[in-house]
Amino acid sequence: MTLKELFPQFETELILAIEKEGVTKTFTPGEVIMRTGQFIKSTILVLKGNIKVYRQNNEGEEFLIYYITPGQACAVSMICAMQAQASEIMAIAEEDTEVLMIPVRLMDELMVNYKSWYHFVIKTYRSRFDELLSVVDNIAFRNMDERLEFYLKRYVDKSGKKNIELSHQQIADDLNSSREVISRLLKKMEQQKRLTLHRNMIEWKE
Amino acid sequence: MTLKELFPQFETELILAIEKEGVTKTFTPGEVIMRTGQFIKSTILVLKGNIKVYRQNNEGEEFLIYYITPGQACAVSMICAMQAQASEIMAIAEEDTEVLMIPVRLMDELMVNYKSWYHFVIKTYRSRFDELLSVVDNIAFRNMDERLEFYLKRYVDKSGKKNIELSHQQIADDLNSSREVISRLLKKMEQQKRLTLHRNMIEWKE
DNA sequence: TTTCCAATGTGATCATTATCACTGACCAGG
DNA sequence: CCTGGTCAGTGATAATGATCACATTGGAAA
Repeated sequence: MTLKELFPQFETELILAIEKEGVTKTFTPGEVIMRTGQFIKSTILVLKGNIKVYRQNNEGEEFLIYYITPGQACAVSMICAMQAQASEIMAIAEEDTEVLMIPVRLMDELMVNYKSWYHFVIKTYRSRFDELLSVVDNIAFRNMDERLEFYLKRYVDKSGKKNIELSHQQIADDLNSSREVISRLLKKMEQQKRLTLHRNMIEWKE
Repeated sequence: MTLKELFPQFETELILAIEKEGVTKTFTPGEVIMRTGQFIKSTILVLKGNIKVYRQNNEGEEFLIYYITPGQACAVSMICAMQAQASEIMAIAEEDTEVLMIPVRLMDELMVNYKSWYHFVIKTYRSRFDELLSVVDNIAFRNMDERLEFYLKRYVDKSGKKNIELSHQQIADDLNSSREVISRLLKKMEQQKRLTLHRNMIEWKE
């Protein structure tokens, strides 16, 4: 997909500007794109693949916050880059992923010169903030069964595939739970005919 | 406190601009400043008092996200105002509170004309995003005892008073827990000489 | 085919927190 | 100085999820 197709709201001039100064970078599945505590000097626009964004505690436990998909930007990288601050999160490529890195120097310039960039930045903040709020909702108000359902639905939604290719352990890690709990809940959902369990794959039926 | 004292980073011209066009509004303790689902047409700068920001689920349960104190702005109001969208949170005055409402029309203008406003907005996003992340940390990784400790420390920190004038029920509501659990945990902390319990008041010793 | 390992299934038990039921303590207004 | 109502203390029990221990299964590599 071209930049123009991924970011149709951008003016042609803006596309040219970021094409000229942005640096394309690719990541393989599992590769770390941003590490907790790392200093950020560029904003990241996702072109291909997808990125999982995690919060990590000091014992190394992880907790999935959200995904970033093509046509989206990483709000954390924007904020950190603009303030030359360390990131508080970890970002990992889930698939083969291609991103465009926009140096912070260019950011200020784009903000001033391109209304569509400015609106894009605002919209990115807004949607990430909302997603973060819904994460809080989930862990504050919901039990694991509902959180698991939310997780699976989001996966299907994001990937467009009904086959969820994850082990129970991976799901448990993302939800900061344990494999046994996830296995049992999945089994219950299978009995309710909402999905079918396979090895390393869950078939979502809805 | 004057605007100049509360927002020392603002240029004099900027101060004049927001003084001229901003509308001051006062709220009494417990008064709702922003309701879930409400449309936002202004950004809010806090001048006096303090605001509690909650997330609410559809059963009416509440969960305290953070406080906004004098010299700070409400990031949600910024984002919502700029996008003419409904808010996803609830804001309540805790004390007698005075705020300055900046109409959204002025926002764009200030962004373009005043570098210090632009930086202030970015900084507001960043700090709220970080606070939201630390909320996620707390509920994802910590038990109630640690969350209670964090809550009490933040209260002491923010208010500058060692006497926490809250009932156990209020604390339980903010943490989406139950009174009995909070009472028992507080009792335990009292036995550890970290605080003293009184009626409607907790004396913090540290 | 056999073997081995990761993925999954399952019962038992523990830890944390929620909920229920009730008691006592404090305090403001009559 | 009563007294009703809010606030706090406490035991019992339930619900949820974490953890442990071990069995089973499926598929890839030897």
